[in-house]
Amino acid sequence: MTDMERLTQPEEEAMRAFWQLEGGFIKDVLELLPEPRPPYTTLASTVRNLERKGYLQGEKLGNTFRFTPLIAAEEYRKRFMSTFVGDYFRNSYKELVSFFAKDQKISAEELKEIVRMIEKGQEE
Amino acid sequence: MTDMERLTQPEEEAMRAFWQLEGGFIKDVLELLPEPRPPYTTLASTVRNLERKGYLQGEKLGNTFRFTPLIAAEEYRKRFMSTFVGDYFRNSYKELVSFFAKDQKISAEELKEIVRMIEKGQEE
DNA sequence: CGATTATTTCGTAATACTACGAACATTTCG
DNA sequence: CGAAATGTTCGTAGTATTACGAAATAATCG
Repeated sequence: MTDMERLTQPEEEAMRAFWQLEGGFIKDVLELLPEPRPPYTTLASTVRNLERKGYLQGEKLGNTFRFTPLIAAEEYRKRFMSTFVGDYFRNSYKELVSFFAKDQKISAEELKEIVRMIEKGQEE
Repeated sequence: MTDMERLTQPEEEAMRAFWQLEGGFIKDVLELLPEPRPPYTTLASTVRNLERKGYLQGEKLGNTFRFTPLIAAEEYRKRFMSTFVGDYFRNSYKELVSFFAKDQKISAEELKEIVRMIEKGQEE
């Protein structure tokens, strides 16, 4: 659990579907994936790799397997961001936010709202 | 240039070194990489792939090749973030910032500083 | 100039990932 | 039941990546 292997593109896409569904059968995930969908068997291979990497766990339910994420989406996002901020913003989240504030991806008004949210939260 | 191929872990690490050096020889990059360093020839293979993917361009200088990034670090960061925010925060940078504000990765005070910076910039 | 040393390139194993067909299993329904 | 339809698994071909040695190339120096 300390460090998980990196995911490839199709693996990550599959995981996002499993997270959205909170676990499920391959068939369900396949339906959720955007066109062009991979063949069922290709997705099955990806799932096989995700099991090996410790991201999914299969469990026999009736006559088929249901897969559950072993790592929460939130946890994954945190790790991902943490690595990225470490590698590209000298570990400073402030630098990261400044970076896309300058790029106008977020406005002063939106930041103020977040500040208000934080300060309200602290009173509790 | 519209969409570049994804980088693998060793490829990305090599690119970071090239960006830091603003281009250079394989030897230079090798020195910059943290232990445990890959063998020279392994790094050379990675560079070969980076050329193929359009991230680096080699140029014969004297008797050896010097490699230059074809995409700026800044551009790479922007794209990377943009994809990530799209996939995990419904395209909302505000949601992203809220997310790690809640995780205490950034403080209200730091956000206020950024707001001040934005507002000062707008006066010009 | 050679001989020695350092550096780079080329080809290719070893491994991992993507993709898929064929075989297998399960359910449905006449 | 048995035929047809549906869904799953297993093995493996094709491709990409990682890793590296051997050969080639270039630099140093007696």
